[in-house]
Amino acid sequence: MEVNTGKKILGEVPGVEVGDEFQYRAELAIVGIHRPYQAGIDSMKHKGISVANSIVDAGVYAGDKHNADVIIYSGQGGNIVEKNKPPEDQKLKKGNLALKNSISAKTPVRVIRGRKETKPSSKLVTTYVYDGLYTVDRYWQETGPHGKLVYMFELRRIPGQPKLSKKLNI
Amino acid sequence: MEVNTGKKILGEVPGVEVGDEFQYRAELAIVGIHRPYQAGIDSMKHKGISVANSIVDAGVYAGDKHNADVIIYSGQGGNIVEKNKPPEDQKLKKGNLALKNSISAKTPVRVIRGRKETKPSSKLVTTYVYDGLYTVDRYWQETGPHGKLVYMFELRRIPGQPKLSKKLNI
DNA sequence: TAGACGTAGA
DNA sequence: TCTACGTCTA
Repeated sequence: MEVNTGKKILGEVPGVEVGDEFQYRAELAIVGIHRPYQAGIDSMKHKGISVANSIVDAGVYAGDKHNADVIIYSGQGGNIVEKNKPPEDQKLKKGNLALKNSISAKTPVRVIRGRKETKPSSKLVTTYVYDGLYTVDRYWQETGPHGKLVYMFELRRIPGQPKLSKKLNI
Repeated sequence: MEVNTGKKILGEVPGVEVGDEFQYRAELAIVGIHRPYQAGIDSMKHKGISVANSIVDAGVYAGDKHNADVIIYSGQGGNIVEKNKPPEDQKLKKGNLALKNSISAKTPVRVIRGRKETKPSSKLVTTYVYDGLYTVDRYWQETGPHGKLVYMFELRRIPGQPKLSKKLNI
């Protein structure tokens, strides 16, 4: 068990196919399809600008939508998850900036879907499934439930990839 | 990569020998020598009472001491690590209670030592080394740097086990 | 140094 | 629900 410490990759990762399943975020990091241990958005430099190379869509934020081919994904920041700090407007930096830059750069983004399952032991676990490459089509801001601004990104699955709908039952 | 979900074990774990090294807390959980992902003390029921079966001594708390055969180990709780909440007196529950109970039960406690190393990449990582079985000899309370009560436990290495001093350079 | 769609167990 | 000697990147 050794974390992949090599170069980040844009697009397909050798050895990983659509539909491959993983049990832990750490595995995504080891295989190299999504490096951050907790953050939902990974980014890298491409031709001098920061673009997103992968996201994890665990479906935990209100406002997110997931069809077969289109994903509406919330940006990061604003301490939506944090308990102690008051919520803030999200800023166009880090992962959010990278996703925005991916629109004009037209670079592909790997999407990993989190699927919540209840084990026989009645414990709730999340399984991660590689869903293939998407482009980021547009973004906008919304006011979240807490009254603060949230970035929203619309991603569309690049045609011609193997279907995943059977496995995800969406 | 699958987390060990079987019965917790008191004493030696089959297949794990003194001096075995691990890179992540998750590995300790998989192998089964220390199940909690973050907590330093693991406990289990033994003859009706809760005793400690393993601790991780990463040497992060003030007041901890580590000789070749004796370890002074701080209890858990009181939000010593937590940033936002004010510190509190530690309570004799969970891991602290289990370590206390281990004294009269005379049950062995697996000790895993954390060793901080600086990688070639100049990153600081912690490696975990299995140090063998200890007994808990006594415990007391101290006033910590923050003015709150902290439980302290004295553990002593059970004689007759392979030496580890060369590997740990202590 | 702090943030991040983490994990398991009590 | 919350705690816990986590682990990585920026």
